[in-house]
This record gives sequence, C-alpha cells and structure tokens, in this order.
Amino acid sequence: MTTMTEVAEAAGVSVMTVSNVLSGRRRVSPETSEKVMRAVTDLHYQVNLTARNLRSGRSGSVALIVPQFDHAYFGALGARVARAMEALGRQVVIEQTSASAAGELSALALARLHMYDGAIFSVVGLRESELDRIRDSIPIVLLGEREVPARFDHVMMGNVEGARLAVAHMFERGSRRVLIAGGRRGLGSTGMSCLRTQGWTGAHQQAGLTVDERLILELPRLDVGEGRAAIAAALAADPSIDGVFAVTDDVAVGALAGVRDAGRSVPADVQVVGFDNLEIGAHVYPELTSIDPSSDWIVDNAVRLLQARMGQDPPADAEHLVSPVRLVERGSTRPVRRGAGPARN
Amino acid sequence: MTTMTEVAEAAGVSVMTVSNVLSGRRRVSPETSEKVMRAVTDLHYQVNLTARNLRSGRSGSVALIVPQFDHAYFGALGARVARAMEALGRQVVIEQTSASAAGELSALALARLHMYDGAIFSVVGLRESELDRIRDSIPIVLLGEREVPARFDHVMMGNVEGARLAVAHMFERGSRRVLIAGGRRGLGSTGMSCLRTQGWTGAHQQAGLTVDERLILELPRLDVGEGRAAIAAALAADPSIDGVFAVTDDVAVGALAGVRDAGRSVPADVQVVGFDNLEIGAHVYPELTSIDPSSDWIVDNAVRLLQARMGQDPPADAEHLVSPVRLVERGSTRPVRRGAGPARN
DNA sequence: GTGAAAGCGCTAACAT
DNA sequence: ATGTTAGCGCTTTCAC
Repeated sequence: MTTMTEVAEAAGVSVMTVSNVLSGRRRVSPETSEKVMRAVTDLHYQVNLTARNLRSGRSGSVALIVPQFDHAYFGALGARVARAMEALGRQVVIEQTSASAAGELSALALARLHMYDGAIFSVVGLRESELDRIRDSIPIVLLGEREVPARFDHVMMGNVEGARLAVAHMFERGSRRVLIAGGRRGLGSTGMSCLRTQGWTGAHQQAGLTVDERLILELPRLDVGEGRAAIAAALAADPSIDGVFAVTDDVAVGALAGVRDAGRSVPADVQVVGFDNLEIGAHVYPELTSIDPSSDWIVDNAVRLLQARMGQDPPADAEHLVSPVRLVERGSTRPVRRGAGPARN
Repeated sequence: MTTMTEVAEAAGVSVMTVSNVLSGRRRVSPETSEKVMRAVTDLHYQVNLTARNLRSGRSGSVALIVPQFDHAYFGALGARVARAMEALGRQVVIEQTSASAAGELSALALARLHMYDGAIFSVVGLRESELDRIRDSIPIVLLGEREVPARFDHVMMGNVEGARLAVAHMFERGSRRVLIAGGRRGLGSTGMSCLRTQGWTGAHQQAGLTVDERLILELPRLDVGEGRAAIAAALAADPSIDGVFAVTDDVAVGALAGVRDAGRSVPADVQVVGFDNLEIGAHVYPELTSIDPSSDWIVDNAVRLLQARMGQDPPADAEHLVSPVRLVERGSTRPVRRGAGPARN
C-alpha cells in the first residue's frame, strides 16, 4: 500500500504538503499542488482514512442503526437519511443490530459507534437496559416508537393519534368490529405495538363502543407472511370481524391477502388500514388506506438534531418530538356514503 | 474519552495486558483478567476501534456496497449477507453509491473501502471506467448483472435463461404479444436490462415467433410507480398486448396495477411474470409468477469467494459464476389447460 | 506557503 | 504470564 510519505518523496515535498493538498485544509501553490497530484496519480495513492480518522478524531460519516436490513421501512429511511446527510457533506452507512446473537447490543457493537461522528439509532425492540449502555458515546439521535431516557434526542411517530385516526376512519365507514393486527394486550410496555393499541382503544372510546380484547391479535413478527396467516385464521375464527387495523403496512399487505384467503372481500366485507404509508401500498390491490407518519419530517428533524449535537455547542436539553400524522384514504376502506349515516352490517 | 492506558493504570497492569484481556489474543491469568475487567467497567471503557484497526491492519468488518438503500432486493441481500458473515464473526455495513453527486464513484468513496477487510459490490449501473478504478484495493467480490473485468470474482444471476423461462412460460400459457417492461433496445450494453431482453428475444426464437421491437418498453427507473404508469400507457396504446415480462418484481407489481388501470385483467387478458421472487410477490393479488434467481446461492458463493480472498492464500484465478434460476408459478399466469393446445386470444 | 516534530490509541514483535 | 519498545499513517501544532 502506498503511503503519504512515499507520495511526498516522489513529489519532492513534505508529507504535510501532500496532506494539505489532499484535504484542502491549507492553501498550497498551484505548482506544488500539481506536482503532488501527479505523484498521487502515478502511485495510485489513496489516503488511509483509518489513520486520518484516528489522528483527526473525526470521520465525516454517520451511522444509521436499524434492527433489520430487510424491512421496506428501513430502506426508505436509509435513503432519506442519506440524501439529507449527503447535502451536509457526510457519508451514511447502515448497520444492523439484530445480527448480534441474542439481539443484545454487544460491547463491540457499542464500540463501533466511535468510528462515526454520530448515529441515528432506530430503537424499536431495544431493551431499556441496552439504551442505558449507550451513554458516554458519540452524538446520538434516537428514532422509534418507544419511551427512551430523557437525556437522548428522540423523534417518534404520532403512534397513538395515527392509530386512533385509522380506527376512527373504519368506524366512520361502517365497521364495528375492528381487529388490530400486531397489537398488544396489557399496558406494561411502551413499544410501538402497545402505543398503537392505545390509539385503537381510544377510537373505541370516542365512538362509544366497548373494547373487545379478543380483537387484539398479537404477532410474533411484523411481516407480510406472518400477518397474512394470522389474519386469515382470525377471520375464520370470528366472522363478525369487519375491519383490520394493521400496525404496519407490511402487515396490512398481509392482511389484504389474509382476507382473500378467508374468502372475504376488501373493503366490502372487511376494511383494512395500515400504518407507514409505504410506496408499495399505493400499488397493491385494493390500494391501501394508510397512516402517513411524515417520514420526511422525521428524518429532517433527526438530521437537524444530530447536526446540532455534532456541532460546536451542543444544545443542553434533549428534544423529544412526535411527528404529525394523517390518514391517506385509498381503496381498502369504503368511500363515504352520501346522505347516509354509518353503514349497517 | 477513557484510553487503554488509563485502564491499565487503574488495574495496575500494563496496557498490553489490558489489550490481551479485551482481545483474547493471549492467555491472561484469571485474577489479572478480573482486575482489568473491573477497571473497564468502572471507567466505562470502550476500545477505540479506529486505533485498533490502524495498528492491526484489520477491521473485522465487511462492506456491502449497493446503488440504493430503498430497493427491496438490496434489503433482502443485506440481510442474507449479514447472516452469513455473522456466522464467520464479521460485521456487515451497507453503503450506498448513488448518493455521490453524479453517481460517480468518488475518490473518497474508493478510499473508504480500505476501512473494511473486504467488500461485496453490487455493480448494476456502474460504468466500466469506474470498475477499473477499483484496482489495488481490498478483496472484492462483484455482484450484479453486467460484464466485469475478468480479474474480479463475480457472481451474477442467470439473466438470459431466467428471462427466457419467463417469456417461454407465457407463450406456453397462450400469450402471443409479450411486452418486456424495463427492457433495452439495441445490443450495445451488457447491463441487466439488456441481458433480460436477450432472454425475451431468445424465447421468441425458440417459439418460432417474430420479435416485435415495439414490445420493448424501456423504463428510466425500475420501480413500482414508474412501471405502473408506463405499462398502463403501453396497454392503452397497443390492445394486442397479452403478456408482460417485467424485468424486476418491483416493476411487476407496478405491472399488476398498470393492467388494472388499463381496464384489463390479470391473468385472463394479460399474463404477468416478474424477476427476483421477492417475498412481497407471493402476497400481492394476483400472486406474482416470478423467476427465482437463487439469492441464497448467490450470497453463499459471494461470501465464500470473499472469505477465500481475505484468507491466507487468495486464489490465483477469479471465478465468474452464474446462478441457477427457476420459474415460480403463481396466479399472475394462467394454469395449464388440460387437453388443450396454446390458448387462442 | 512550507516543513519538522509530536503523537492520536492501539497492537506486533520482542523481551523477561 | 506479563512487560517494554516501536510504530501503524496520518494531522495537529508550532516554527520558519
């Protein structure tokens, strides 16, 4: 491997001059600069970023830490974060936590954070104890649907409100027994499933309907296949179900298939609403009504907070933001019936 | 930031002993080890991986370089690579190339490679000139549907054969005018679109049908929305089209929607086949017939090749592998009609 | 505008 | 089993 010293020798200058030419941190005369660049080209030199980062204490890159690579939401998130960080001259890399054996955040995984100038950390499914171990670390902004220690900047979706909107919409369009797919019984946790279940419950209260806990369908994994099978089974077991609120769009796409498997029809027999407003939802059949969590808003704020914390004077107080949500109405729910009250089933 | 020297002082041992305890590279007595670990805990010490990597010349991590974060295929790829590498004790990080301004591989992007022990590089859309600049680099395995310099290990899908299978299947089930969505006119390039167009052409020849170049629909971007709009327009312009071979499943999902938009029906009026066999394809409606490119086979081989090249004696000759493909038949193509020849339209 | 010296935090290599 | 020395390749700092 060619080193900067070799380039300096070839160009007949000192290493500092080479360094200055390459980093642009100090002015160098055009002639010297050209000599250096020629040597760089001739020797196929490439800076050793590990050495540069060690010495300078910065890396110019930011990590996005997600639980899984293969969920559409995180891919979309990565693309958004990369676009925003690119505008600030920073490189983004994505790392996955769930790779680690027990899903536990290993000491090594924590140490890896120091290779970045900052990190955006998606914390769905992270334990409280793990979050505590992220102290004394690089600037971090947390993302994701759970309570976190107050010392962290945190941006989350409007989970409760979004779920309430979704379920209220189905009530308004005539559903009376709305299954929540991927919900959570009991009130202990503060995770995404639990928050969205709160919204589901809230919609019942607002509509003056009683909550039937048998309509809470817990799912071991929030993916399409899992959702499809579980929802088909639930519909077979309880024919009175006339709506499905899926806690994610992945599950909702599974729900569309599950309703078909059960021999029923969307939206005539069963309305379906998802959460995330993924691009795919606009193109499946029937097109998916979904809660838009304002992903751009979330990323913009996360990037702004991280940038602030990586800057000169980091803000004293951490911010805790909740994104605005809105319902995007498509074909998986029924249109308003003009001049009619709520539909009777 | 706590350093190893401080830990050594606190524990009353030398830095080498601390290093040995943490890295496990040399035996340390249990008592000493415990003293060190106590100091590590008390001081919240975390190794500086940048320093370790610089000194040791290794990082224990491998990069997966993809053109875009937000394509389902790359997410699935990342998850597979991470699983395989995890088994070998290596961390995987994903980087995105297209972030760079003109999509050009910047000098910095190339320099970043040296921070990893090796890289798996998805080269769809990379120019020949860019590939040439990856020489003198870390061990690299290329992935993706285009010709690459012979010196690189390369694993690609069976593009031509897969496309041929897809189109032959539609011919066999009665289609006669099969649009290729995301294809490429002219024979210059060796990219994915071009290779799959070759398979489409080959299927025509095998079936004794003449190729109609007007059935080649080029797409600026291979995504769902783009595919939907372009295919709907194509069907409206040419009602004789009775099949769509979409070069990716993303485009195929768009095709399902596009056919609906055009007021026609899948598979009765228009059959649709995709390529990639993404999980989502099994759950959309109608369920998508697709070419399975053997993603696990691809990843297993890429990881094996990379591991070999990162090992003691790297193999002299680069390998160039083509994955086996098979057709996965689902509802977007018509079932065999027993006792009947090809359907007439 | 350019250079010399020092050292970032760690581990390889050589002691003991 | 543990310690000492040197130095990975670069940039910071200070000097001219």
